[in-house]
Amino acid sequence: MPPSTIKSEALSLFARQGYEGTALSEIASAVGIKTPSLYAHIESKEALYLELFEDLVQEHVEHIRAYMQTSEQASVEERLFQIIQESCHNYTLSEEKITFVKRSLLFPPASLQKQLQERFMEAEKSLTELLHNLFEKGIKSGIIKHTKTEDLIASYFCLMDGAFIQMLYYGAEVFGTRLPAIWKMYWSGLTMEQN
Amino acid sequence: MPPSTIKSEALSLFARQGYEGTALSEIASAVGIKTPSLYAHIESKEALYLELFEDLVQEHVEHIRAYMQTSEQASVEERLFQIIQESCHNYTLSEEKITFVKRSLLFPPASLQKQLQERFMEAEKSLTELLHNLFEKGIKSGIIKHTKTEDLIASYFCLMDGAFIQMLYYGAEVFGTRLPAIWKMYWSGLTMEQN
Amino acid sequence: MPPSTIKSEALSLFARQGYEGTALSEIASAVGIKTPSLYAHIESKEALYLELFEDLVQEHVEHIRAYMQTSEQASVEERLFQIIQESCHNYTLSEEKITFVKRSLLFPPASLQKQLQERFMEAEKSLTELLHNLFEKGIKSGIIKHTKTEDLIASYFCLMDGAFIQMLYYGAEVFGTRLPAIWKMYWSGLTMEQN
Amino acid sequence: MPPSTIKSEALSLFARQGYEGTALSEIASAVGIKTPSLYAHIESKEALYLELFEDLVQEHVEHIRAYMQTSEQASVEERLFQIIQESCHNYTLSEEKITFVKRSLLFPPASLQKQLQERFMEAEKSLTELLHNLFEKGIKSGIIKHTKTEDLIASYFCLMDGAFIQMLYYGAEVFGTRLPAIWKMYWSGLTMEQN
DNA sequence: GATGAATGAGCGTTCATTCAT
DNA sequence: GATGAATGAACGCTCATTCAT
Repeated sequence: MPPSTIKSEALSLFARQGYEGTALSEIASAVGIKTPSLYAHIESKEALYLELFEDLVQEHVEHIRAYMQTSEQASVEERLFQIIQESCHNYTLSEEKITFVKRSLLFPPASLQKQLQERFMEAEKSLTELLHNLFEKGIKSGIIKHTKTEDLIASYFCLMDGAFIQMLYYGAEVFGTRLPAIWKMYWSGLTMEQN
Repeated sequence: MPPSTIKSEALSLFARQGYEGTALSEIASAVGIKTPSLYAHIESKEALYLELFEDLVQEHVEHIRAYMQTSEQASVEERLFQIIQESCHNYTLSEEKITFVKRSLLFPPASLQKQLQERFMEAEKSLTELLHNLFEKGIKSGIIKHTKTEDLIASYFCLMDGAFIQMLYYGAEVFGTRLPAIWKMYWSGLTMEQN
Repeated sequence: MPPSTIKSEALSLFARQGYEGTALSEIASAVGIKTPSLYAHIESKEALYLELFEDLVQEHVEHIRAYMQTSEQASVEERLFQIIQESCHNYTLSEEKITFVKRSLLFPPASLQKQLQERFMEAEKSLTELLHNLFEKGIKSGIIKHTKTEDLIASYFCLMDGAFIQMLYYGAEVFGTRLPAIWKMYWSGLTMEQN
Repeated sequence: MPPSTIKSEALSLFARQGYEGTALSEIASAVGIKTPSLYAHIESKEALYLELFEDLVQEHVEHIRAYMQTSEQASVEERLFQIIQESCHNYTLSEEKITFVKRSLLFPPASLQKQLQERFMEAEKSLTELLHNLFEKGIKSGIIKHTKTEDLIASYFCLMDGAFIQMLYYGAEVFGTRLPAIWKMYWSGLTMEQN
């Protein structure tokens, strides 16, 4: 009955089945009400989806930002690694959440494409900025090879997205054991020879 | 009228809009016939989708296999790089094709999930084998650091999937300029210090 | 909050949009309350509509009757003309009111047709009686040609309804200038040659 | 099964119950098919309604125009009287048809108001022109009192609309006997004293 | 091989109404 | 007196599919 229940069930279904693949009737029955009753809590299917998306993007950004603050004395490597791990799967930002967001960006329902992209833009900007600073710090401290930060960020996003797909495809468990190995290789490509 | 037209239009629409997001009527009108006429050429929407998927997977595997044969005197790096590039976007295996396949694997329509995964398994096996040999060759020849091939392959797939997403998200053009930079970093993480 | 507000807003909406074209939610939001709150004041949508109809019919009859009493020394022509003008549009019986009533009679919602007609019958009887007397007076005083009062009344109603439609269609303003001209012709058809 | 059946049933239902008061399911069941089957023949409910409206307006205008041509040697009075009779109720232009049109103009569904009015405009122009000529002819031949044709037309439309309402309200039968009496009075108001 | 007509299933949504609070 | 939550009924409409032609 609380509207958060609707959102939570909708999140779960949208993440697994996508926008078009999920009927409001499924969400309603997951919540335990009849379909028209949903409309006491949501404005429309589209609005529900967009609201969820916004919530999750905001939550994600805030989560990363919070991590950045509490991890100021951690090493650059540690922080970069953690951000990927947190982004793909962690306690507060469940697998479903990140799946919902990524799905929305990669294969958005035609009718929502523009709005989804718009709403994601500033989040992406924030994250890019954060990473930019981190990489610059790594370079200045001599840990990371002198490289265009633009390329560093591109490769980092590439790793991050690849990692997400691995998780999606092989499951969170396999992923948990593989990510560190993958990261080691990636990181060793960025750093100076002594690594 | 040729059934290949149907497949080609269906591929394009499915890739962009997904299974649930694409109506048979859209495919029909793209082909220039009425919806029921489709059934003279296809068995059902599901069958069309599965057939397309199988075609593409097979085509992909054969394409990679063919490349492996024609590139036997190229370097390991060159070959590994080319495989990613070919996988994400190239002449014969168009962007749409790879998008269709990836989408089918990452976010399959619920009713087809099992069949799609099954049909992909052997293709994955083939590719993994190919890569396994390549990496072993790289290790034996002293170019690639001594590492568990399992991890190498995992990281390679990770890069490949990440690269695909980058292409999907930023477009083939941006991707074309970024991939080399990303690859350089990745490869430098796998190889010995002198690189 | 006063029930009269509900009635007044409902009148306005019903007149413009009809019974089926007006949702209770529209009425509620016009009043400034939520839809279920309406049920503290009305029994049902049907009841509200019927009540409104009854009110308006009664008001109309009383209005005409009152005019008849205050206009006893006016000429027959003056009185017949005024009745039409008052019926179509005037201060107390606004345009919306007459529109609501006419609409209800001409194109009643199927479920209310019988009740609406029933409730209008006695009003019609009253008016017919009034007119009957007026016309007889006109005939007896030698102003109106000797004619079957039945036909006189029929033609008068015809003019009245036609006038209403003109007002509805061309607006009250145009109507105000046209009615006198129309009346002059009509009246000249009823009266003796010297007019 | 012929699409004309759909239009004919729809006309009948729309005329009696209005746009909002008529469900597509009613039309379908009147035709003898299931609701979705309608969409093999119509584009939407709105489109069906508009098409009907256009058909009827055009038919009406053509009907009147045809009458004008075949009645050139009839008297002005005869012709003006016939036009009203034909407009309200006759063989080819059934009661339902005129009811549909009038209803559409007097109490249009909010969503179609503009389009209906637009599409009616030229028809109105045509008719006005026709009447204009007729009245001028009547005046020139000395039958009709010298009056502004504008006012004549206004009064004529008023009579016509009033007549229509009488027919709607009291039924075609009663109407048939009353119209001549009404007409006589109206006409006598327009003409010279010897009438 | 193509189509018009039809259909069962289902979808997102609105509406009048009820009821506990 | 007002409301949030819920609901059955219905609505306009889409879709994959069938079938006679």
